[in-house]
Amino acid sequence: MKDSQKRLEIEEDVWSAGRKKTNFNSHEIGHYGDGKIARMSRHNQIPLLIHSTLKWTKNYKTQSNPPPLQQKLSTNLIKAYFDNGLLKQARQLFDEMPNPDVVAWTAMVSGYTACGHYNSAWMMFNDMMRESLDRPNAFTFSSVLKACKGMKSFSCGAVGHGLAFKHGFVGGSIYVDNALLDMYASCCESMERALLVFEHIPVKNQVSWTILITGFTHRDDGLAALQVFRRMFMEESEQSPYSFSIAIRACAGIGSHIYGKQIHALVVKLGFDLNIPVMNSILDMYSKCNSLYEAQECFNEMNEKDDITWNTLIAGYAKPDPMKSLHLFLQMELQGCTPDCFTYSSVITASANLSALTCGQQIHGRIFKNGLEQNLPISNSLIDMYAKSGSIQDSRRIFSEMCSHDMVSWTSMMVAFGSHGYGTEAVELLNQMVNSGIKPDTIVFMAILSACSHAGLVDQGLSYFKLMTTKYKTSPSQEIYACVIDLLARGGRFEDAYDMICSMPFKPDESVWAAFLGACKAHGQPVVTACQELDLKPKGSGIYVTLANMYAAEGKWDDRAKMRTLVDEAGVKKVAGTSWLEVHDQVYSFVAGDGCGSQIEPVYQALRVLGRHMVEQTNVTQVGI
DNA sequence: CACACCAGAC
Repeated sequence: MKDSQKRLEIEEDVWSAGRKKTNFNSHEIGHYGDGKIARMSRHNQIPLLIHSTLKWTKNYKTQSNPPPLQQKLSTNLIKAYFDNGLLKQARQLFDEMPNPDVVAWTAMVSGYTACGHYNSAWMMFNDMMRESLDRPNAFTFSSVLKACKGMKSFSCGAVGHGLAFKHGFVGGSIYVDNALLDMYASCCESMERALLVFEHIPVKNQVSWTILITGFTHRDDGLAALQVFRRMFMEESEQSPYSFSIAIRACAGIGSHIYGKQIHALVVKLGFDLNIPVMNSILDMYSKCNSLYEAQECFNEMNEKDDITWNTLIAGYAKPDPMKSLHLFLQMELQGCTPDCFTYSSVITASANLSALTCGQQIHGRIFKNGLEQNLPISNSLIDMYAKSGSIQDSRRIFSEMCSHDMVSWTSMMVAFGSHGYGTEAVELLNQMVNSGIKPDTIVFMAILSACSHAGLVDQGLSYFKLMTTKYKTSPSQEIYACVIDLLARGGRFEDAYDMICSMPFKPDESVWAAFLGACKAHGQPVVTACQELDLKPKGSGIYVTLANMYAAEGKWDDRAKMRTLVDEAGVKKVAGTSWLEVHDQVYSFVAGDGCGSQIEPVYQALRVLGRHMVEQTNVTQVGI
């Protein structure tokens, strides 16, 4: 009990210093001549003792050239302080050093960088260039370039590049070259400069390759990343699990199950299948490529799993099979793994997709118990979950109690309002967001257009569509056009909607026709003749079915038959729309006309109660929202 | 054996 409390305390401290929770219990801080190793823990007094001993050492502060042992010991201590997130103590010790050498300066730069205090690292480097008598070495430049990467500052990085070149380390140290490569890959819009650096590295190592592949993958250019990965093989560079992990992520990014499987085979061949991070990427890749079966197989075959393994699979199942996701969550705990913010965020999503309010509330309770209620992604998922489970008030409460909002929070709340028919509230929210200085992106516009569409605020929606191109200078995507067409058609403005379909810069795809036809159907509008000339691709079965139903409604049985034939030829099946009802602790899903099975009885019971309530309400007053 | 570069999840 006491131990776990202690652990928690350290974790918090380490967390606040922005570090991962490794190496915090004790750390090797140095070796003495006799081979003894000093170990440090923040709960014993050894470091302070050594620190004070240093201070007491004769002439420590006045000597211009302190003995090497003292220099080494101080530097070791500085590193140990940083490793434990004790920035102030590290700084204090450094300031006490009479004549810090290049190694001590570098330890400060890299220490600050490792703790995420990039600005301090950069300042330290500047102080060093001004004050230190030593010349910076390769260690210094690789550290400071990493700090530039952390600051996302191209200009600082360029200064670092110039100085590193001046001191002869560009092309002279693989560490400096790699840090430089990484800095350009992280700070620039394009990979141009990074590629330039890469081609000039005399002997590339696996780190160089990994950085390049990472650069392309993070720019969502999975194909370029895989090309580099391939080239790495052709040039017979040494292999590392890092490059595999990221190349697999690239496959996930482009949704290529085929490439993913090939790399998976390579992983097995080279024996990287014992590497947990690599296997976790493979799991993620399969689930992102809709190959949950393969993902599950990999999961079953893994001898060793970590928390991320569980999180990856739970996240993978959250949408396609939320029930399975929740089961895995329970299993995870039984296996002794601790759920974290990623786990909770996924299971909340799973619960949202089941529209299972009670289940969502229970998980929310657990989140509170674990003190994670202010976690941003979790709060965002909660907004979505409560909205999808029918409790918009709770979504609203979560949103207002959050201490900060990101783009996802605003969008989720807008979607929540929109799906409940609160168009005005969604518009108000968008104004608030813009006033707080956030520039709306495509997703936000889609959310607001949809909200306006569902609330019948046609002109309001159109004004936002206009604003997109005039004020925010974004060219509307295919999806945006689909939203606007939906807005117009639902609002009964079929002519305008049809004109827009004809004049938009895209060839109308299924989503556009689905929006248009759906609205026509809802308004009992006859099928527009032009629809017969549709160039429909045979995958959107919904459109054929919609069309067939519309022809049927008009009594055009020949046309209906044509459509049904198209459906059959394409071999597509319309997925039945299901509804859910939560009765006691059970969620029942059913389709229209679903009458068989004993398990449907509670649903009918609940429906009868609901029906009675509605009748009573209507007798008293008109039903509101 | 004082200081350095790269990977995975919502």
